[in-house]
Amino acid sequence: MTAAPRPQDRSLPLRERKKLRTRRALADAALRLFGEQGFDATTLEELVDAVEVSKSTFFRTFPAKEAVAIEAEVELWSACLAALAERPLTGLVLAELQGVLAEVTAALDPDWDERYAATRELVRSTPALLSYMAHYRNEVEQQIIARLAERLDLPADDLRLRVLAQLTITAWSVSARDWVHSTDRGDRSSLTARLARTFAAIPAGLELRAGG
Amino acid sequence: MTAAPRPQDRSLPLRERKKLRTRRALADAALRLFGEQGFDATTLEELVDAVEVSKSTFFRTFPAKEAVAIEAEVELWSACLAALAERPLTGLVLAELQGVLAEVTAALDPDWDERYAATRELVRSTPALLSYMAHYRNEVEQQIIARLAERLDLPADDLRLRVLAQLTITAWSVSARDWVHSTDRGDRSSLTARLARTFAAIPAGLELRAGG
DNA sequence: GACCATATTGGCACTCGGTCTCATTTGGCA
DNA sequence: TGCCAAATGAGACCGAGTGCCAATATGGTC
Repeated sequence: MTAAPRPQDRSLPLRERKKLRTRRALADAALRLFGEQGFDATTLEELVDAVEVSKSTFFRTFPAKEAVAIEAEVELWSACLAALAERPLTGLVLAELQGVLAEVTAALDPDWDERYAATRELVRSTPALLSYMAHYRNEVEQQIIARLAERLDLPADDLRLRVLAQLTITAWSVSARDWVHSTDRGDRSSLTARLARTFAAIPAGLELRAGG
Repeated sequence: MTAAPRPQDRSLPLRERKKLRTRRALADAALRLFGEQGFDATTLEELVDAVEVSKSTFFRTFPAKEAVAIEAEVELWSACLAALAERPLTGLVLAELQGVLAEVTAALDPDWDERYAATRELVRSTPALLSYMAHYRNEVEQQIIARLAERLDLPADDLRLRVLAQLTITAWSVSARDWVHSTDRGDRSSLTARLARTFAAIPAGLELRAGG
């Protein structure tokens, strides 16, 4: 299942725990600072000063300023990709992908909800983050395709895999947006329910007709 | 039908014609320089020096260094969005979207093929451009959704519209990639045929099953 | 053709994200 | 304790992108 490793995990070597700690510290400080002053108005120097690390360390931990703002999203998809590699696949692939999302969201850190909500709000109101999110989800799409291609023994450029990966990400995006804006954010089972409804509504898109 | 306005068009005021000329000059020089030296290795200064305009003018014409490299893609979708606003919509919406692409690609400049092929090759081999393309297509997706929502009198957050817009862009992407790499690049009718095949193959994605 | 209001351009200083290099520190382990 | 490898910090450096102001070109008007 491979959930995100936590800094408290005493089984990890000290070095790794430290790295995870600064990573989390950076992500937390980022959500706070970006939320207070805005993403653009916050310089990297401010952020690394707040956490007391150097700019060098920042870029060894995150590939870009934008990345630290969407850690919660990254945690989600990292877990999904790990789950996708292990889970036995039977029947409709789209249903399996839905299952992976349900399984993974149930196992995330308790404080993930809040961080994810903050992330989405930040992304919504920041063009640079919206753009970076598109970039990141594109990479996730490629990864999902690669995993599926391997598991199903299909070529990586099979159109069907691309369609499935894309629809999965979209289904997540609209379900989560809905959930975050709803009153039962924090209730994971309501998220699962929303996912089920969204996945069920997908096929109707293909058959949509114009009135005239 | 509103194809891309051309600098030779004498009906346009001189001012507009000049702007279009520099725009095209920048896009052409960009494809050449980026192709020769690579995107990252070519500085903006080199580019604007080659066209003999200032950096200021560049950023008044394009929103980013990446944008000038994907002009051919932008021309395509601009024409599509214009067509989508005028075209009468009847029957399956997905089929209409396919129709728009077919109609638009048939009407593009004769030299568009070559520029588009160069663009795709450049994008394929340049991470920064891949990322920018994801960003741009995301914007196009929103535009398509907005147009469809208006025409079909549906809310802009209707999941079905998002699915349709996304599948259309994906169908274009794989059809065009295939076409560009094929021997009959330059034959627009073969592109139309590929589009038809790709659109027809979409529904099979939803029903893909795992062997086990 | 001269003139004026306005749109456009060029030049330039400046900010800041991101890369690179090298000296310094820290954790892992015998 | 002492050694090696890995991580960190410091700072120079590059180039994309922004803002400001002066210079220039355009399209009507008299």
